[in-house]
Amino acid sequence: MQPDQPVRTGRAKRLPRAVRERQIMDAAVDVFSRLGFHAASMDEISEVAGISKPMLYAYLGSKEELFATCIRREATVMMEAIANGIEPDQPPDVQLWSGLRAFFGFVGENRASWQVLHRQASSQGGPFAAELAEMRGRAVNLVAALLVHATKTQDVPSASEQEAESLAAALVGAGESLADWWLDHPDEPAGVVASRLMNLVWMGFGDLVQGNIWHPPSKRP
Amino acid sequence: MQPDQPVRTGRAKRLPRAVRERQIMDAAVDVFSRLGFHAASMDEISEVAGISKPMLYAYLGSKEELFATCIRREATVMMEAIANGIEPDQPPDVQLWSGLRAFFGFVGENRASWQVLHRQASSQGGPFAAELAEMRGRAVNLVAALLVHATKTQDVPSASEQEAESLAAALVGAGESLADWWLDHPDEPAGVVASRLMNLVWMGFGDLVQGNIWHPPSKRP
Amino acid sequence: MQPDQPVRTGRAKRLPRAVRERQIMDAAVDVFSRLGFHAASMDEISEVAGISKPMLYAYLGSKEELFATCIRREATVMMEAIANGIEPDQPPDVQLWSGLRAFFGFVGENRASWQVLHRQASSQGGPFAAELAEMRGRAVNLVAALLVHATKTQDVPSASEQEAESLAAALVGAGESLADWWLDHPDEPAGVVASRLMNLVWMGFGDLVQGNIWHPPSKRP
Amino acid sequence: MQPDQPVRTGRAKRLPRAVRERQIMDAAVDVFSRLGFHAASMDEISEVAGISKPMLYAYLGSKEELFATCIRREATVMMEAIANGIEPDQPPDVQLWSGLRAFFGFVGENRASWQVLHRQASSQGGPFAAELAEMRGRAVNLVAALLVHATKTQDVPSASEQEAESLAAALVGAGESLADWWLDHPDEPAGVVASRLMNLVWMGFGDLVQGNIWHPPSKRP
DNA sequence: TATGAATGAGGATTCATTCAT
DNA sequence: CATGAATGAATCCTCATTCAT
Repeated sequence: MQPDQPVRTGRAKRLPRAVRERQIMDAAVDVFSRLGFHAASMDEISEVAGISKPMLYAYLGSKEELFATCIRREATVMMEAIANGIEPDQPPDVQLWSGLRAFFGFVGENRASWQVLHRQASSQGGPFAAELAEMRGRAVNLVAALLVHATKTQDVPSASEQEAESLAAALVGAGESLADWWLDHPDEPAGVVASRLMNLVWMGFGDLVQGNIWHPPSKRP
Repeated sequence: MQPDQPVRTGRAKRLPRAVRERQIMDAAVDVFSRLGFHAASMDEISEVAGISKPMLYAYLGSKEELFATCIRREATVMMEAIANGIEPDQPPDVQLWSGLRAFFGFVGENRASWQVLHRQASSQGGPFAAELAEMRGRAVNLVAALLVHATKTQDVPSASEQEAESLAAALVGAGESLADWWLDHPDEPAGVVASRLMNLVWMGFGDLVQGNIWHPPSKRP
Repeated sequence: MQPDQPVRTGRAKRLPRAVRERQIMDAAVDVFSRLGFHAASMDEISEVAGISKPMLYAYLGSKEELFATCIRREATVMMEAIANGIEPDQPPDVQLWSGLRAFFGFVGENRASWQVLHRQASSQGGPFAAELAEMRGRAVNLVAALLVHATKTQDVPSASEQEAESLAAALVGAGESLADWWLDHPDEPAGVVASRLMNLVWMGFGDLVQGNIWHPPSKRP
Repeated sequence: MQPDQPVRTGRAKRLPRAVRERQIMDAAVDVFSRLGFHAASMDEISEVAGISKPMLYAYLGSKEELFATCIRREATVMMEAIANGIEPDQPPDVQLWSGLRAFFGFVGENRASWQVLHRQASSQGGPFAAELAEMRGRAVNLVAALLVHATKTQDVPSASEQEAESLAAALVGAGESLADWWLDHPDEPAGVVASRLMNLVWMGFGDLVQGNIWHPPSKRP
């Protein structure tokens, strides 16, 4: 991400605060994603960012605050990417499909962000639990809303809130897990992976084992 | 779990080695599950175990070895629980169903074990990556095998290995995520949660939104 | 040496790195010489140096690195003192004599340095063996070269390399041992001690017991 | 020394105290010589000795006591070997020669003993200083007495006590150093090494560089 | 503002030594 | 007598955090 980080030397140029902050957070995301929260040291982050440690503290507070800020930023960016990807005013399956595509697209292009969000964040029990639970909660709610909406358009008793939420949680987990799997098998294109998950959650194994497959609408007759 | 940890005082009673070892590992699982690998200190583990640190090292080796041993033990126990729960010689859906029931049953009754396995373990990059990847890999392979087997009994082109593996990874992730969700909503019975996941992965949303639901065989005509 | 080490309190004054480094190494040599490598603790060294342990590590690395650095510094200083003391272009006996004078002069004025070099260093088997063997080796080679040179100016079959080396080793050992003895009998002047060794190795007991004594050239007729 | 130490198992046979003690001290000398005082652990010593740690303590006290006892025993044995080797009623040079032969003979056949005495012992500042100083002092005195005796048989003013002692110290140091050198060049026979030292200290470099060599009496006309 | 210098606090690990069986 | 089990007390080392320039 920051190729060829030259050994910093001398005094850093004065930069507008916003730019500095971005610079620092990029470095932090890089380091956190590589080493995890605990193993990452403020020393390394400041080095990668090209500034001195006191600046780090002046700009972004303690290590925990910095981590939380990173999480928030990355999560927001990702959620926006997904939200932008979803095509509203389309039937539920198409909405889901576009959401999945956006998600895997984002992961593919922002590995570091994804790793910070998923791997590092989920394990740190303490002060991030809240932060993260909220982030993840947003994703789950998005999916749950979609499910509820889909149910309502049908003539079936709408699912209970708990049910929708739990199904959404499962779906989100499936996405996360599949994204991780994908990182270890990067040769497959994003679309293929997304379509697998789409088939799993929309058609179910029951159909899949019978050869019934879900296709994007453009390919449908 | 061990509320009111009394301050240990005096010399610990002499116990045969095997007993002490189990005692220590139970304590370790408890602490690791609460705090995560890094935040857990050998001091606290030894305190919870009711022994001195040197015993910890004498019996279980370094912190990393201890952690790995915990993971192995918990994973083995869980995998056995699931394997025992699966009813062989049944159609694929029933096998899957029984596996899911066993899984959620285990999680419900062994929260600490589950947390060590899922949350703590997934993030520690270092020497546990291998250990854990293998454990999770076993679970994924179990599911993948089931999928492949299901496909073969049908008259469809059997899924590629990659496809089966990725679907299995997704399913496992869904299970993990749902199990976590469940820990935050403990009022629901295990069976209900398991059945939700079963419906999701077997029927798919496509069916669910139309009111089609999967039922355990005993309820089928 | 530093009696009444006052309890350090408050923050140490800011000093340029080079100065601090010297200060620390002086302290380290002091402590190592008094206690030996193993018994010396980084805690005590940092206390004597008047700084906190983290500075110790920041500046000089691990305990082993610190020790090795001390050895190197002291050995270099001593070897330079000796090399500077030797008068080249003089007959072998005069060269030897000036070397011995320089050696005892150095030991007399740098007791701590000497003790680190001799007592502490020789026993630590581990990573210093190499370091030290090299240092001592240099001294031995210096003497051996002198011997070989002396032989060549005469009309005798020049000594084998092994022979020269072993004799040099013996001489160096005699010097070391005599220096140690001297530390316990500090009332004798350096010149007297040096002259005793000179007589021993140049004249030999055979002459000594007959009253034949070696004199510095200025006193010769 | 104790080849093929079998893993001890079960209860040690009851043995008379003296035998046990020897067994333990042999093990201790072995371990101390290999690892040095600090690095040697009571655990390893007890293992090598084939008994349990409490026995170690029961028989030989603390680690320091054990070490001191080892030193004493080895030193005594060595001193006896040398004393036995010296031929009394012979001229001083022959006495010295026989003493040197005995010394190098002992070192060659008891490397472990020698290493404990020389390398390990000299560096441990604390409680062994006394012990060791005394041992070494005995050797020095032996040599000093020889020198004084030699002087008296001549018609020269007998050397001062200090002078004799310092010369003896130098000679002992030369012997030690040469013995160490020999350990690193074991291909040379003991006699050759001894004779080198004899020539150095009896004839002196002054004679050696002129080709004058000391020969054992049997070869003299 | 920007930083080199400095530290308090804590964590893993080892060892000599001793009970209790 | 002989031992497996147990521990107090150190020791090395690291890191988040802050002062003083």
